[in-house]
This record gives sequence, C-alpha cells and structure tokens, in this order.
Amino acid sequence: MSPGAQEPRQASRRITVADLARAAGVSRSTVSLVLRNSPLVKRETRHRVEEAIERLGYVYNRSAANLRRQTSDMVAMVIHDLTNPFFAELAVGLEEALEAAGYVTLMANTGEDPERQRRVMETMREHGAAGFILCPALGSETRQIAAMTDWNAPVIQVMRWLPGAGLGSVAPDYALGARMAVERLLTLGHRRIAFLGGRMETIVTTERVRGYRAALDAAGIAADPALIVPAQVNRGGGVEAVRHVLALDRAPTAALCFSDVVAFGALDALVAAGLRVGRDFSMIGFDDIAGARYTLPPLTTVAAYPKELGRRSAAALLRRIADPSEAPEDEILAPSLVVRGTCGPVPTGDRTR
Amino acid sequence: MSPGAQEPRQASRRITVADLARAAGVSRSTVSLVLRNSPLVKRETRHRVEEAIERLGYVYNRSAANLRRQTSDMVAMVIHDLTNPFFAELAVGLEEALEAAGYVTLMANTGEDPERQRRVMETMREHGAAGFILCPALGSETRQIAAMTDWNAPVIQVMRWLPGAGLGSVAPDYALGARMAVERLLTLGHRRIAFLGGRMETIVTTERVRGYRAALDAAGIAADPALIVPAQVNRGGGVEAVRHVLALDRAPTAALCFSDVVAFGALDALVAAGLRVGRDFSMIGFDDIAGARYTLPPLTTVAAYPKELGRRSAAALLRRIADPSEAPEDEILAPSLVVRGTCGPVPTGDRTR
DNA sequence: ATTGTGAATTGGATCGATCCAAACAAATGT
DNA sequence: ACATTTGTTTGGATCGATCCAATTCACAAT
Repeated sequence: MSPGAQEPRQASRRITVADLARAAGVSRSTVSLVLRNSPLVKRETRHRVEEAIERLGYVYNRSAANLRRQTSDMVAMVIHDLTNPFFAELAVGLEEALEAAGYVTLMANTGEDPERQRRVMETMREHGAAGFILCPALGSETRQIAAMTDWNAPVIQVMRWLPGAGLGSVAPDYALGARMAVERLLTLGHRRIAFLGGRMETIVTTERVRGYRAALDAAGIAADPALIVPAQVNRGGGVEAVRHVLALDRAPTAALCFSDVVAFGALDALVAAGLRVGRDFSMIGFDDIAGARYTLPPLTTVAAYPKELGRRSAAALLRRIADPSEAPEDEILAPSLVVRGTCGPVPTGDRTR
Repeated sequence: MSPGAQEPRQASRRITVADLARAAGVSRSTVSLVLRNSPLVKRETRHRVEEAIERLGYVYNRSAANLRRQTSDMVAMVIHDLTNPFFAELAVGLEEALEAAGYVTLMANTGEDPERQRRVMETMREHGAAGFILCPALGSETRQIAAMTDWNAPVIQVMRWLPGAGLGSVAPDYALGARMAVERLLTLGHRRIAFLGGRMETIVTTERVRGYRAALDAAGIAADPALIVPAQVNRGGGVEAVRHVLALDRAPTAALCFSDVVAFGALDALVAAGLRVGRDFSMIGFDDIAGARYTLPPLTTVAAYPKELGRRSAAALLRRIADPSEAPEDEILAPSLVVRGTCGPVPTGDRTR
C-alpha cells in the first residue's frame, strides 16, 4: 500500500495457492492436492487448508489449471439460429448435459453467416475449446469444415451436416419422419397432399421432401410438383404457402409442413380461410416444439425431440473427447408421430378436388 | 518417440511461440510482439514470423495470454429460460454485441433453478469471466446476488432484477408499456379490460399489472380483480386465461396479455370461441417477438425490443468492465406500441356486458 | 573513430496451478 | 535396532504467452 495510492476500490491482489499455503502452513503442492480432493492428504491438514480457503475467500483459477494440465473443460456450441425455438430447446438440452459432465459452454450464434462462423470457431479454438457442436450455417464450405478434422478437437454436427466432411453428426431421420407423417395422411384417405415450407438448398428440406415422395411412391401416387411449395421457415412462410395451395385449381386436402413454426402460420391461414382444421383440412407439423400442444386444435406433428438431440450430441462429443481415436459416427434418431387434433379423414365429396 | 508407442494419431505437440521463434530465427519476445501486431517490429521481421505461423499452423493460446496479462475476454450470460423466444432474441443480440467487442460468450441456462444458477456462476467465475449478464432465476436470494458486488467482475441484471442488490440492470419500462397499451384500449372505448397471464411472484408481472392499474385509475375506472388472471407464460396459459374470462358473468371486451406467447394462445382460444379478434374482442400482446407480425390478424403489441435489450446490456457491461469504479446504473428502455390488427372499437351493444 | 539517438530485439522473470521425483514421517515386521 | 512398508508432504520445473529492463543494431552527427 504505497501512500498516495488512491484506487477507489482496493484492487486486492488475487488470492493464490501460495497464499493459502502460507496461511495454512503447508506447501503449494499440498494445497493443490486438497483442491482436487486427493485422498493423499491427511484429514487434519485438509481441514486447515479448507479453513484458509474459506477465510481468505479463495477462487480457483481454472484457466491456470487447464494450462498446466493440458486439458480444457470448455465446449463450443455454434448455432446458426438460436431464435428458432427448435434450436433453443436443443441448446438447452446440450448445455444441461455439458454442465452435468463438468463442462462450461461457449456459445455463438452465426445468423447463417459462414464468415462469422469461421471467425468465432477460430476464436473458440484459440480459447482451447475441447470440442465443438456445430450446426453449420448455409453456405459453409465443405473444404473449410473438413479441415477441422485436424484441429485436434472433435467436431460434431447437429441437425445439418456437410456430406463428406468426415466429422460425425447427430440428427433425426428426417426422411423417415416425413414418410411416417404422409403415410398417416394416406391412411386417412388423403390423396392430394402438399409439402409446405422449407428451403430446397438445405439438406433438412431435401431429406424431408425425399421421405414425403417415398411415401407417395409406395402408395402408387405420382407426386405433383405444384404441391411442393418451399417457403420461409417461419409463421409468415406458413401463411403464404397455405394461401398459395388453396388458390390452386385442384387444392390439396392435407399437408405436411416443413416445421411446427410453419404449421402455426399455416393453421392461422386455414382458419382465416374458414376451414376447420382436422375436418376440412388435415395437417401435420414437424419437430414437436413446446408450443405444438397448445394450438387449437392441438397440432399433430413428427416429434424430433430437440432436447434429446442436444443431450445426444453432447454425449457423442464427450465420447470423442474421451477417445479421439474413435472414428466419427453419424447418429440418426428415429422420430415418432405425435397424433393430436389436426388430422382427420378426407372430407366426403372432396376426393375429386 | 519411444519404440512401442502406438498413438493412433500422433498427438503432435502444440506449437508455441518458442517454436515460432526458432523457426523464424528471432526471440520469443519478438514473436509475441508480432502476435499483438506491435508497430515496434521491423516489417521484414514480421513477415518472417508470419510465414512461420502459417507454415507451422500455429494456434494462439488465449488462456495463457490472459493468465499472464491478468485480463479476460470472456463474458458470462446466465439466463433462466432460453426456450422463451424473447430471451432467445435477447441472447442473440447480446452475443452479437459481445463478439463485435472481441469477447467470447459463456452461456448457461438455469431453468429457473437458483441452486443451479449459483453453481454455474461460481464455475464461470473460476474460469475468469470478465463480467456477468444475469437474468435471475425465480427465488434467487437477494443476499447471495448482492454478494457478487465484490466478485471484482461486474454483474448486470436483465429483464428481471432483485431490488436492492445494488448491481445495475437493463430492462424495459414494463409499467409504461402496459399503461400505453391499456390507454389505447380505453381510447377505443373499452371499459372492461382484462390482464391475462403472468406470475404474480415475478417483478415483471407486478410491474405490468401496476401499469395496467395506473391506466385504469387515470381514466377513473376501478380495476376489477376478477379481470386480472395470472396464468402460465406460454400458449397454454393464454388459452386457459381466455376461457376463464369468457366464462365470467360480465366478460371483458378487451385484454392486455402478459406476453406475445400468451397472446398467441389467447388468440387461438378466442378464434375457437367464434370471436373475431379485432372486432368482437380486442387484444394487445407484450414483447413484439418475431412471430407477432404473422398471426392472423397480426398482433398489436408493446414492443420491448429484445435484441436491442441484449445489445444495451452488453454495452452496459462493457462500460463497467472498462471502468469498474463507475457506480452501477439501472437502464430503463422506453417501449413502444406497435399497432397491427387485433384491436378495434368496442362492439356496439357490448358496453353493458 | 567516436558518440548519440531512436528503432528493434532480447533473456529472464512472471501469471496460477500442477506434475514429478524425492524426502520425510509413522507404523509395521524381523 | 534396523529394514521395510505405507502414508504424507514438498521443492523445483513446467504449461504458453507477456512484461520489463537491458541490450543490440542502424545510422546520422561530431
């Protein structure tokens, strides 16, 4: 404390293991052993150290420890749109699992910008992230992503993936989910079934459309290209898509929506058009986000279990962190159809429409 | 490389400044200067070092640098429910601002669990977070939160705050927003106006109700306690609350909803009850989340600008990190009323209802 | 040739915790 | 009494980058 020093709040030097050692009358090594509660230290010594920790208000420095131990307890989560409720739920499940495993989560939202994605991942790498969970932004270059294989930190892709990047991924079986949904509609007698929303440049969309097509094929029905209407993946997209198909010469009697959020908009538009959903028109969503059970009528949808996906990807990443020699795997989760109130048999007299 | 060693992937030792120094034929100090692009190094030397960086595939170690410099470029964001679209947008704005300022974001979702909140904040502190953005979980103890004032890392509360914690906060003027909304409804001739959703144990709810009351008071109308119906803050809560008020002897002709999400549910329930929203019943939401403009009719709502709130809280935190001696401030953002399609004059003959 | 000046570079100590081999202490066996 | 074992504790080196005071270099001025 030099005279004349006038810090408004004394910048009291950080307490370190050395301080604890001095206070407890032991060596730094012993303090370190206590901090990692090693069974080696004598009970009484441990108490003395713990008392000092308490008394001096010591705060452990994980960065310093990680530096020395050549380890890291940080995991990076790079998502392209956290605003999407599906990803928000996924993020929550992910973070929960990571926290339970003793990791802390570095988070970044890329807003679908590959350059920003590159930048934040580089920064996180410099911070020593032990691994990455990545939902790649549209337009990510396969080459750049593939280069991460020798970052010596594993990368797991969620939901979206770059084919041939050789990185490992966790995602629902989109095609199967779509197929299950369409089969349900077929069983109910529907023949003109639309696919609403999505962007054809995303693998998520093309996969869902593939499943949709497969179901129709299997039933011997030729898919009508006019009934596949891509649209923005939000409520507005759903509204638009419904308006579009209702104006067609031969309008569909049912639809599979790209996602629940699209379905919300679609629902609004159908109601606004005077149709009773579940009777005059059947509809199925995709994702089963939290809000899906609360629409009127409650939304029938393909459950993709976002929270579970988050947990699974955390588990997959932790496995690869534990044993980096293991080959990357693609984990595909089976979705399931959650039947609620938006589907019903084809309205009679509507078969021809 | 001892014989018999059989790592599947050579664990190639990390490249350090020392390696770069050797490769470029300069000292570690010079390399360090290049890394922080100091103007001191000669142009030609810099090139030599940069070439080595490129050639060896060097990765900067921020943790080591931060350890030595006694600084940190990580900020902690602790949110109670990221699943709530409002917070998701806030989080995105926040992270964006932090990234732009050169910080990386540590994220944790507490799921409204004070114990988990305490735990993750402690961990983040051990990681050396330079500051905290906290939306406190319900049931957080003021004492424990207030203790963070001498964590020597500033804490800014967002959206919710613990009165008297002395920590500084950023939040919209909830009371003003509610008041503006109710005044609008009053202007349209409504006299029986409900408040739907929210939980009375949160300050956010009590503040909104306060504004609601203030508007009625100012108009000389006694607030009817039966018209204030707390409910869960999700779509289901909105549905329930509407069903409840519609069943009252003297049902309201208009409502202010706790949030847009509640309003979505309320909208569904009103439509299901055969009411034309904007004509038979007027409704205003709160928040103006992304989905609000897409309902049918589009939702009139009080805009709270979640993304902007995120940016502001980032700015406030960075200010306090830069100068910790400054006293904590409470920043209150003025909301604004976004008029869309869910409000209209009282239906004639309905004044008595 | 010598000195002076600013520009450029450097070695060693340091941040805080951990590793490691070695030392010390206590308890047991012969 | 001494050797052996088991249980505790320890000093010094280390992780990777930066700070600091000191040194070296380049070049002009004397």
